[in-house]
Amino acid sequence: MKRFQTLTPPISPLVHILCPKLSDNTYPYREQTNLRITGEHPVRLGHMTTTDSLEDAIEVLQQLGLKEYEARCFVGLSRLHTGTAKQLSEMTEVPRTRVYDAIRVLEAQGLVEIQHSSPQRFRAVPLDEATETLRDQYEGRVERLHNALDSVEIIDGDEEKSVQQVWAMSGRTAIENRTDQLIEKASEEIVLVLGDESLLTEELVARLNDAVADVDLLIGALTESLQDQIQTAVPDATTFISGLEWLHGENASEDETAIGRLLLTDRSTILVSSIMPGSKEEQAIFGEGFGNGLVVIARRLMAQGLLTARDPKQ
Amino acid sequence: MKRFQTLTPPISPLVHILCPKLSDNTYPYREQTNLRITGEHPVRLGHMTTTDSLEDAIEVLQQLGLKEYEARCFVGLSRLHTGTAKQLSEMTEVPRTRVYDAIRVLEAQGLVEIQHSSPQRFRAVPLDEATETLRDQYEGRVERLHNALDSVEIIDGDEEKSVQQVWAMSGRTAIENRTDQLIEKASEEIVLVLGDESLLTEELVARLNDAVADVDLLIGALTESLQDQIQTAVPDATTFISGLEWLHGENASEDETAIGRLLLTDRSTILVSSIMPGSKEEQAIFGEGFGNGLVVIARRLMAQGLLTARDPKQ
DNA sequence: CCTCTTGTCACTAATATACTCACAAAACGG
DNA sequence: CCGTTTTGTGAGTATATTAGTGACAAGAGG
Repeated sequence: MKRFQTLTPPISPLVHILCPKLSDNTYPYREQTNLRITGEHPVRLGHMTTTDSLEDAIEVLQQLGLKEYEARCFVGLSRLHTGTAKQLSEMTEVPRTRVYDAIRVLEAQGLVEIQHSSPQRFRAVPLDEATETLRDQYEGRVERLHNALDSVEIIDGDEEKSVQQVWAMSGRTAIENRTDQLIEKASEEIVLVLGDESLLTEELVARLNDAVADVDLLIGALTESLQDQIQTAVPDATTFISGLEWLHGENASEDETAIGRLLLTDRSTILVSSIMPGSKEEQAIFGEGFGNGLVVIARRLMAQGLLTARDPKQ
Repeated sequence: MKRFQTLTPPISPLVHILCPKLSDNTYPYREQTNLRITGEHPVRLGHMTTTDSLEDAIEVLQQLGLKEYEARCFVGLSRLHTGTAKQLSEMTEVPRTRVYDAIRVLEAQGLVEIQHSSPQRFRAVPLDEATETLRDQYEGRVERLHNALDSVEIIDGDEEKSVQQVWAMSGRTAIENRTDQLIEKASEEIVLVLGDESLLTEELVARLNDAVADVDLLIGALTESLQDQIQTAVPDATTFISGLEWLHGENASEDETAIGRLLLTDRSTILVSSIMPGSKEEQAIFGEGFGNGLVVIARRLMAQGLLTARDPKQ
């Protein structure tokens, strides 16, 4: 297989060529609910029916670590002021004899209350309280993870500062976070091209406005409407229509990979992302170091005027 | 079995008598890691070794939804700048051929980056970025849960406003949240007794100071030192030494259930919690309504001077 | 050219979870 | 009071997930 670092400047979608493996949509991901999480929220056409909402809630609860029975029971209880094992079993399809176990786990998690009468009656904790409890729980876990890991790190000295490293990441959230980090670290110049308005989050806008005080900020868009949006949100930036339309290209069929974002900071680190046609999953490649192959390509693109104001407004 | 609502005022630990089922420590909880979560953080004596930290991190990651291999791989990578499948397999005990799958899942979750060279090299996303990604992920899930459920609710009209309902809950976080809610809702009077200083969280102090503007606030403690602490933290409250010492009682052996908190708001809702001797798990019973049996008992305790200033300072 | 490494597949073993049934104790309704 | 139904528990089986193994083709590197 050809190493991507040695490629000459591309004439068709960058990510594909630079890192073909990213394109095959057949990653053996854990076939679990988790996958949807990193992507965007499931597309909703029109209004959700109640049934949909409930199914949805059950799914999310499982993602949050509950078992199927537990999730069903909680959702069942959410529709009742109070319920018995029998009622619950009937409405949730959970075998009655298993309701008790499920409820006990839920109680231990702080999600339901039990009335120890006979028959026992159960009720869900008020929704706000429940979500707050879940939040607290996860916040606690993340914190413990942080504590456990930040004390350790770095076992080896094998820090190949090699200049040819190109890394792949995926997941919208992760790529957003990396984008944020890079913008924050930039000291000279930021060149950003956005391929879709959904990428222009509040968080990102805030960071850009923070950054604009210290660095040159060039932001490109693929469409004029997006350019306007950006210019409004980040008034002090220089915006332009990207010369990268070819990323959608002549053969821009519907299930063609779309450009996500391109970020070049201080002419030494670059991040290019694309959005998978089917899953809408965002995938990115990332390189750092002035001499890095990817970065060199990006600089070359700039030199050719593809990453600067070709048709500057104002 | 006697119904607890019909009991006469107790002369030994309230929670036990009122709700004996709470006492048996043999709940068939899911024998999973989750249990520790609702309780307090594992007790740390002295300093953690690095190995401990790592084991810990692996455990927490699994609680956060990763599988064992995934967790081990991530922790392994956290100790390296960069690693290959072989290296990882050696240091983490994960079979080499399974490292690839694990890493791909991690990558999809935004926790590691992959360098598509040969051999492939992996590296963990910087810790702050990783935790932020996890946070975002869970925040998203909780939000989706909220959306899915708050539109629905209430299927039946069977709202027995019965006055004799007493509910059991457990889990420190859940009980804290309920305490907060009750304090916030109180409009006249709050009587609070704390059995342990660990229960006097910042959050609680803030809420109490908020509340003190609108309602009478009486706070009791089991020890003088705790009373002082409270008086300092919430200057406008009236504090007292609780007449409930008997809750620790003459037969206060070491593995005796300890009083957690007692909260009576507007003389119409009450929450009493205890702390399990072994697991330190907090369990509570909760009743509402002026005529509620539990609440009546609590009012009687007050009338006897057990829940008011017996030996008021100042 | 040969050898060791690397990545993928297809498989078995172990475990966790979903699902059933038998039964004793408690509630209920004459 | 007695027979009947409901309720809670325990002990199972079946099924899906996850942990763990081995065979093998392709690539890297002398």
